[in-house]
Amino acid sequence: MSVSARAGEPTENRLLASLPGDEYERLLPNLQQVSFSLGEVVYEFGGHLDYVYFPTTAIVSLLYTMENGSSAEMGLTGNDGVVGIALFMGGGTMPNRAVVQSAGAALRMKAKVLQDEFAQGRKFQHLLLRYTQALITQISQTAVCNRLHSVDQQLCRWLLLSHDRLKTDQLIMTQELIANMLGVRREGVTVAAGRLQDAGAISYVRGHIKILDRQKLEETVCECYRVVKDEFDRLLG
Amino acid sequence: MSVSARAGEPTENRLLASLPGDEYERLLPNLQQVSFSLGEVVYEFGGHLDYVYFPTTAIVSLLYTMENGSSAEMGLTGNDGVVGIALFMGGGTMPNRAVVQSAGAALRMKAKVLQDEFAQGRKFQHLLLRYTQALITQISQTAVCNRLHSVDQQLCRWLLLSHDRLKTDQLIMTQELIANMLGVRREGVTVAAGRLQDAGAISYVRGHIKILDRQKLEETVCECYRVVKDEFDRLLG
DNA sequence: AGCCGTCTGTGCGCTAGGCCACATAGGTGA
DNA sequence: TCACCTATGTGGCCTAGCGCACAGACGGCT
Repeated sequence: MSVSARAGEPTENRLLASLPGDEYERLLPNLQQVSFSLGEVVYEFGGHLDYVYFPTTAIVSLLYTMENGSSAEMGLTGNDGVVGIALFMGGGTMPNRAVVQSAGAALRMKAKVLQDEFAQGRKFQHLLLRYTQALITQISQTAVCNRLHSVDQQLCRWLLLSHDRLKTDQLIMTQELIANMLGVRREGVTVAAGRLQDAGAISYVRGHIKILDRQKLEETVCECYRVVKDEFDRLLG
Repeated sequence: MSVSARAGEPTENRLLASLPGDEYERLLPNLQQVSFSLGEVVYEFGGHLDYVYFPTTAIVSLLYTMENGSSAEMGLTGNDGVVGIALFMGGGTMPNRAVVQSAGAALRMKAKVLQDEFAQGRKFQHLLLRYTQALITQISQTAVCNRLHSVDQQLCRWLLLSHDRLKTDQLIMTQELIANMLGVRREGVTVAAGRLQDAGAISYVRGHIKILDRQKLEETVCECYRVVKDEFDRLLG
């Protein structure tokens, strides 16, 4: 993680962009731009956080790793949210891992500043809580989807959720990493991605996925994607 | 749902029991005892709630039902929590269904009262947020467990989570209903429960499950159970 | 060009768990 | 007591997805 002198454009994060003028002004001096590289660990299970992060171009996956090393994603956060909710929910330590899934920038804020502002009980608090509720919906839907839907559908869901949080049609991500996110085998991703390629929805070359036909993805995906998207739009739109 | 004149003993709910004296006193007149019967729907997906519920002896499952009718549980709440978190998280409508999984009593509080008290930003708010974080851990772990673990292990997890929230060793619950909760087939529950019976861990007769040997269940269950339990104890203990 | 490490494709055998079809066994009420 | 309903047990067949093994295939480096 590297730190820049000052924030580029905080309004690139939807949460920050929703703040009313005075709160925004008050928080602005406390934001610092950082950039994350692919695969970087934002925090570990049980870890302590000194900052919360408001991604602008980065995407961060929340996942849980089992004792035997297998892992699965529970949710992901991009420029629509914040990483480190335990800091204002009162938990202190984090109940999961957070890994950078797409390299990019984020704005960080000292835990203390966040907590003080949260305690004011104004718009900022409400935004953070609404985001948390949206995240709960995302995690819930992941649970349901894991139980009931095929790897093909889940890959679509994952691609669409990621695509929504990116400015480009290009994802940098090996099948191995996707497999870890989805909690399936690498080969399982290969065949699912192969089917999507045959359908002309994506192209996949050595860690570079290109979304060719978003429409096709939306036709293949299960209802879980829409439930999550609608809830995010409703709560934060 | 039937309503009684006044609350029996609010401290039967761990959240309420953790309140400091003055806040407890202030809330007490606003609590009303209700009793739920098995299978009753507390709220529907997208529904609106006039009350939040603090279960004392009831257990409520949060689940999501797909368009095709299949369903899966994302978490469950007993006397350690509260049903209706969207009311203080700011969502308004509920992103899931809540169904009574074990008949019993709860204390209800008017949404307005809850929200006003929450806005005070005192201990009550902190408790509710910490509970919400614990719930997030539970839902996350359900997601991971759904992906990575066997029906046997999940049945154990479910039995232990339920048992923790009951005063007796007796659960009233058909295999059909458990299957809906776990998002698996009824026959899958039959064979898993059969194995647990053979091992002497439970007995199962027409909707009456008896926990005979909790130790055995804990040996069979996956690590997910302990992760969730530890987090609840840490945050609310 | 040639080497090598990483990423992707593919095939094969195996198992868990899905769907379907019954068989049986406690209850419950006439 | 018998009819009937609901809950549970069981078996057969099928598919998705796992584990494993290995074969390309691309790209960077010398």
